[in-house]
Amino acid sequence: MLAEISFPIPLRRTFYYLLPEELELSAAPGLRVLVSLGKREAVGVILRVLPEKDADLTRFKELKSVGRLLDENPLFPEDAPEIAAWMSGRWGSAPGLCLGAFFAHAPRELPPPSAPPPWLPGAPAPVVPEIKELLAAAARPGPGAFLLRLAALERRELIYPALFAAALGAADAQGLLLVPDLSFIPALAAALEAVFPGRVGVWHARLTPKKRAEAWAGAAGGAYKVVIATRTGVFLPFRNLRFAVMDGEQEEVYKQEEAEPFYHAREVLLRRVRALNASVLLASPCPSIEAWGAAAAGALRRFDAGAPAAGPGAEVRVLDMTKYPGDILARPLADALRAAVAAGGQALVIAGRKGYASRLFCANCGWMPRCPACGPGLTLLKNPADGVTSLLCRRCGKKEPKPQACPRCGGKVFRDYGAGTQKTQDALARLLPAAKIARFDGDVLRGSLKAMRAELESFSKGEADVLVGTRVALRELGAPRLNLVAFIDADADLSSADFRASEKAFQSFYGAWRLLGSKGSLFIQTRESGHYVFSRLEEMDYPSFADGELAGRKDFFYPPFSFTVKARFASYDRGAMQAAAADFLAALSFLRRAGDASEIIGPVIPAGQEKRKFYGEYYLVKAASEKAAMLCMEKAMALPQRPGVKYFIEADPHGFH
DNA sequence: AGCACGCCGACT
DNA sequence: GTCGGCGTGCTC
Repeated sequence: MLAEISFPIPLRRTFYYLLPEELELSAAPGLRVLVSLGKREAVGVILRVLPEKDADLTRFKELKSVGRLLDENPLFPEDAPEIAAWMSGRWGSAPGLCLGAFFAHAPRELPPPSAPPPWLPGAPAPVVPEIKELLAAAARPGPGAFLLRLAALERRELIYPALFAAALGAADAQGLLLVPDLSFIPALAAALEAVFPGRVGVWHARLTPKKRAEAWAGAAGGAYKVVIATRTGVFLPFRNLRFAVMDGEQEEVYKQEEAEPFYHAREVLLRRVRALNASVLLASPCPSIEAWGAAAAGALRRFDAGAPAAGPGAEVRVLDMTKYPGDILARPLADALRAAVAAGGQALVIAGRKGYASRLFCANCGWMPRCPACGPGLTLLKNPADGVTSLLCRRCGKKEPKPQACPRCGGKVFRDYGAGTQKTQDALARLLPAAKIARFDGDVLRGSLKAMRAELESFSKGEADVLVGTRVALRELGAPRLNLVAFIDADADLSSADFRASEKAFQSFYGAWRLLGSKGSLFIQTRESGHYVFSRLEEMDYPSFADGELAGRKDFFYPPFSFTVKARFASYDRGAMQAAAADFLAALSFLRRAGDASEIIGPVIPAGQEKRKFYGEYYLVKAASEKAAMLCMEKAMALPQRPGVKYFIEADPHGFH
């Protein structure tokens, strides 16, 4: 007999191994095996067991044998291979890597399965009247799909335990709570632990091997009633998953796009839950427009947890910067900052980009320094220690000294535009000479993780009066005396090529506003105060904003009304790059012939491209259906490779650089 | 993804 | 003269 085996490697094929007689009886699909692959040992998974006559073995001189079986029982539910195959088509990673997501984090040796521990009643579930209807819906056996708009973030610690208590009535029913960030786990775990004592598991990528084995076994064996997990938890095995909650559903960390396999945890979760006939809840103060659209279309049933704002919220001030030419801090903001700090409050200032200024240019001829390695404009960075100014490439991190004179015209006067953290910090230091100013951004991060923590903590503990940072500073921030948040350059967010730019911008503004609680002021500086993002901002009316945004997505045929595929081509040889793009367009001409409503945007050429020696351009397909998008992915990935051209094919891109 | 082979630059 | 860079190719 043979075993057809899948490996978690980026290859689009499976492998045949001989099954020794003593393993024929125990071998079965879904079991891990240890075999020799090339010159190494590798863990694979049996896809099927078949007689030799059923396989075409003519290409092979001889087959290797299965070394040993690692499991007695299949590691993951039967729906995994089907979901993995879909993931592979949807986001383009090899099928083996996608299936690998279901077992790559599994400990090699699993403890034998044990019966779930006896039921120990914990504290009664919290009473949360504002979600009465949702609790009733969750208590009904699946399938069910819900969207909850949370009004107050702190209520999660009551709402989630109440929901799991309602939904997991059956003795062996299990729940999964996915959170966007590790830092949310402890408080939520404690809240769940009160209701399900001793039966709450924690899963994330940084667990020690021992804890990892324990968590895996707890989920698979049924010992855990609820598992709290970050993104990868969506692949965990469960004995009987009945209810899953995705917290902060709009967060981009749920999309894995740095490392393979590529996937979006929200979509995988929805699909998995459907396959298991379980129920799912997406919960967020600012749901993604995708989820909002699904609710509008009836695919998710929407609930709202209470009124948007109980009592007066923080004051919102949108400042039109065309009235304050040349100012980093507009007069009303400067006055408010002075008043806030004088009154013993704290201020959080969100700068546009990191660095001293976003760009430097020669005042005489307009010449701009560029990174010799990768092209884009260099960012000015002033070392606070010695005051020396240098140029930093935002893309590759390369540093160069600031030129004394313009290499083109010899001019000695440089000007800059944009206000990065450094420049903002300097302006604040001039405005508030007595205040302590902390800084939190990518540059501090690069320096040392400890330094970054220290800066953030000094602000959170109330030692620093002002924190200057990029948008990342908004996350996991606690500030006892916070009463002012200011976005110095909202246009940096809004002007991006990303069609989600306004959604993301509104979500940041909203997050900042919530951070302020019921008092204080939110300032937003912009040169486009007429932008529709600002019209709903003063009442912080996310539902109205989301309705408007959804209508816009429909008009311009963006998700959730279409499924996007981005194809980027890059080369030193412009002709070769354009030939590759032509191949791509030819391969996708089937869309038009089929009368499909899909559209193709492009070529999109990043600004400043003409002067570079490395060319790049991308196309964005707006496919009319998931099936059409998957077919486009397939065609794009099967393009003949042209020498010297790099291909980047990405489904549902979230970044547009 | 590993891992090996293979051909060109700075050093024990 | 070797160590070592990462390009190319293969894995039942």
